[in-house]
Amino acid sequence: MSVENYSPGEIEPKWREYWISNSLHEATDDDPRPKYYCLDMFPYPSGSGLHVGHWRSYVLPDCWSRYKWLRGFKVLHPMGWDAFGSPAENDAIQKGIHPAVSTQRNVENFKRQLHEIGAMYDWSREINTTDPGYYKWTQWIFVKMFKAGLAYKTFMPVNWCPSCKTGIANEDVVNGRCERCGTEVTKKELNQWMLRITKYADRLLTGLEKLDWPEKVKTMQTNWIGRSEGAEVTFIAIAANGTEHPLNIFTTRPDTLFGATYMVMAPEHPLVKALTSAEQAQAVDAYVEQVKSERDVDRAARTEKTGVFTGAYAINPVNNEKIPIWIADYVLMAYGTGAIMAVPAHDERDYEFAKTFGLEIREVISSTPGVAEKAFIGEGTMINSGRFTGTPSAEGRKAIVKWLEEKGLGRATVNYKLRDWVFSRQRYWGEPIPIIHCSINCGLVPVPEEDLPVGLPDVERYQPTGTGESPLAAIHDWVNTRCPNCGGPAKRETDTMPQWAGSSWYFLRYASPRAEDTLITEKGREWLPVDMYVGGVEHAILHLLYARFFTMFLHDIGVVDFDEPFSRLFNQGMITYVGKSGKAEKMSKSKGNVVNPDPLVRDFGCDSLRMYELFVGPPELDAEWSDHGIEGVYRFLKRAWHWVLMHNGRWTASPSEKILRSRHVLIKNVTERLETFRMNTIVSSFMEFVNDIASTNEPPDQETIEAFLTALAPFAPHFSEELWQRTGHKPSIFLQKWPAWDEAYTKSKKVTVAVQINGKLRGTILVQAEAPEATVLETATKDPAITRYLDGKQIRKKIYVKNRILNLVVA
RNA sequence: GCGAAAGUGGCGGAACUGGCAGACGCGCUAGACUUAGGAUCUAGUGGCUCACGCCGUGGGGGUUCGAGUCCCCCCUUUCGCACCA
Repeated sequence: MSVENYSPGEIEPKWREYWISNSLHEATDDDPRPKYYCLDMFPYPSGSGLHVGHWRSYVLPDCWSRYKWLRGFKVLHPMGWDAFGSPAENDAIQKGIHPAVSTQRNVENFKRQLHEIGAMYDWSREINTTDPGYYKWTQWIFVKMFKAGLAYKTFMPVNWCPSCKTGIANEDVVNGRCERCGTEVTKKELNQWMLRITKYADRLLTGLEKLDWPEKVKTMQTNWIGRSEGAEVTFIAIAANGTEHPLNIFTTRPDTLFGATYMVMAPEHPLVKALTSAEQAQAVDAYVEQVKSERDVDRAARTEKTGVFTGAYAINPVNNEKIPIWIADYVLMAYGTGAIMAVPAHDERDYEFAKTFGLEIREVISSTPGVAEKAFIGEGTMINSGRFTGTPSAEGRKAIVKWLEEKGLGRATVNYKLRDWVFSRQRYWGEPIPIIHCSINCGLVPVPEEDLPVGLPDVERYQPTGTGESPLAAIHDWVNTRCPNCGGPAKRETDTMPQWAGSSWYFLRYASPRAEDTLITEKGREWLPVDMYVGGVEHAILHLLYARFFTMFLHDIGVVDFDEPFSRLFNQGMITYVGKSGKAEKMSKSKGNVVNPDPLVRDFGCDSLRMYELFVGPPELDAEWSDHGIEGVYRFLKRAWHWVLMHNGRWTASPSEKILRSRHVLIKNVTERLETFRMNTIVSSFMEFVNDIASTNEPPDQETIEAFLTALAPFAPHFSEELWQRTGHKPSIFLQKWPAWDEAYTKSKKVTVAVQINGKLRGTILVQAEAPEATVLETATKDPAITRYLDGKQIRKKIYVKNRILNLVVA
């Protein structure tokens, strides 16, 4: 008999329409079921469309959300737009289109494409960072931070992108280049807004422990925060002219203090001028200039050590020894105190420097290899260390710090690599920083909370000025205002926030996206925190660190009652494809290796593409796109379609043992593999099921059909919904319960046991499941394929693993 | 240089605590049905011998009755970090 063909092009739009018009995907606060919040990383609505690589990152969380839904949770799975940012602004500069217009257009296009994926987003909660109703709260958070002393403005050299014409954060610099545009970053002295993220360094570090995140991401954050324990020690620097200056250094190895044979200051260190001798002045100046003019990339690329002697000396507090002070660019002004004591015997960098300039290397920790060849950086017993000689180094560290503290010459401290966050951008398309500069004497005054948002005004020219002022500075009507404090003349802050601002707290807003008087409502709070956060590993540091910082702050001011926003994080691998370069790379327009999903959806349907996106490989790994792979999934769906409809309405009441076993094995596999995120193997499970069952002509029972369709629904939602209806059920299949399995049915009565002789496979035998060793042995020794290896031999050892293997050791 | 992940047929990839390596899919081969098929179905498909058998999970050692899986050494690829004292 013939049944109607599977035509995804007809059924898919129909069901999407149905789900939306029935508000099936909308999360409601009053739903009594337990909540589950699954979040995709915030997309920037770019002008170019979605490719199959993007698809992958949306398919997985959608399947997961639908699964959780069938598991009885009320699921919040929202979507919105991180729509501030430079691409729209660059477009505005080049084409004169208002960023708001192009953003709106891109959002619509993006939304249409996401729609094609069939994802169950709750569009009633859509948010957009450029919406004044949204950025009102971004500004509100800033004001709260300002009031808490976490936002401050200061002159400092910052990373400056000459192409974007704006200062950027340390986190935005990748290998000396601007993370956004790839231009080499330079330094520029600017008056910048900063956020005191360093105040949260310890919490950002310890908070990682309780998170269910990939270790890789935790490690990256840990390294970025870069906590190290040590001591600050005061040396007395004696300038060439005889004046004395306290010179603080940071060290993690105070136990090596007796091995300090010279000191090094960063070339930018403020004491350099005062300490330098007349004879060395010229060399020092030249070196300082050279370092200043050198690009960071070159400085980092250079491996050999450079430096100059200042002509000054310092007194080592532990032994009153006089040691020379050098300047060298291997000491960074931005870390610690910008000066170090150099212990060449026990520090690789100092060792190299000492070798280069012929400075003394004094061993103070005993070791087997010694320090003749290279620095010894391990632990050992202190030697040549006065009264500390003989102390184990770990103990000596504490003892010396204690001694320094008693003498007032030092103290135990902790240092971090993490720096405060440069939060100013001299760009147009961002949230205005809600601060007013009073021209009389109130200084920096936050915009009163009730006056928020500070709207982003229209400008005539979007072009960054390049002078360190944003285009907003040119709008005099807007800039000139009154001081909220004294009513006197005042000017608005014209810097805007970085794109990270809006995305640092957006996940909170989804919980009550339309609330006007509060960032988050009481009811909304119940949805939080995010249970599952899915996105690429490229946000391992920046976004995730900022979002955690914002959340901790909002926790501290009572806005939320948790301090970690994302309980579980899953990093998707990306899709690679062979483009012009001849090797598989991340898809991008410029590489010319983008695969457009539209023709695939047209020819095979969204469900096939969804399943193929999962089938390409383990979700956490990168996967290479294959052009023909989707056909296998498509064939599977067609076979399944025909199998269901062929038996439709003629279900048997007494399914065969084979059908029952196949069903229970399927449900077990799919469930277990979902829970462990092995999505690629789930698709295989379904294929095996259909291969096993559809090849027989045995009619299935109704329960098997229902279980099959329900389990398939998260992956091929349109397909399942359509067949659900065709098999006489009322939509929606997503109102069903996830099917259960019975372990007893998953086991077959007979099992194949492999028989090995001396560890080599010699045959297989079919025995009753759970058969005892004696029975298996008896069966095996009757099998001619096996006995021929036993003839004339003695069985010396028998190893039997139930239902699996029998290994006979013979001689 | 440091750290992490990975290396399995022609290809993408399976293999839970050590227990029949290659599930599933692509591709390929043969056949069936077809006016035709790049549709569908059936069978086959790691290598060498193609009979018995032998060899096979990046390479080399080891533990074990038994190793893709555990231990040691090395190679390759990818991704992070890169003078952080």
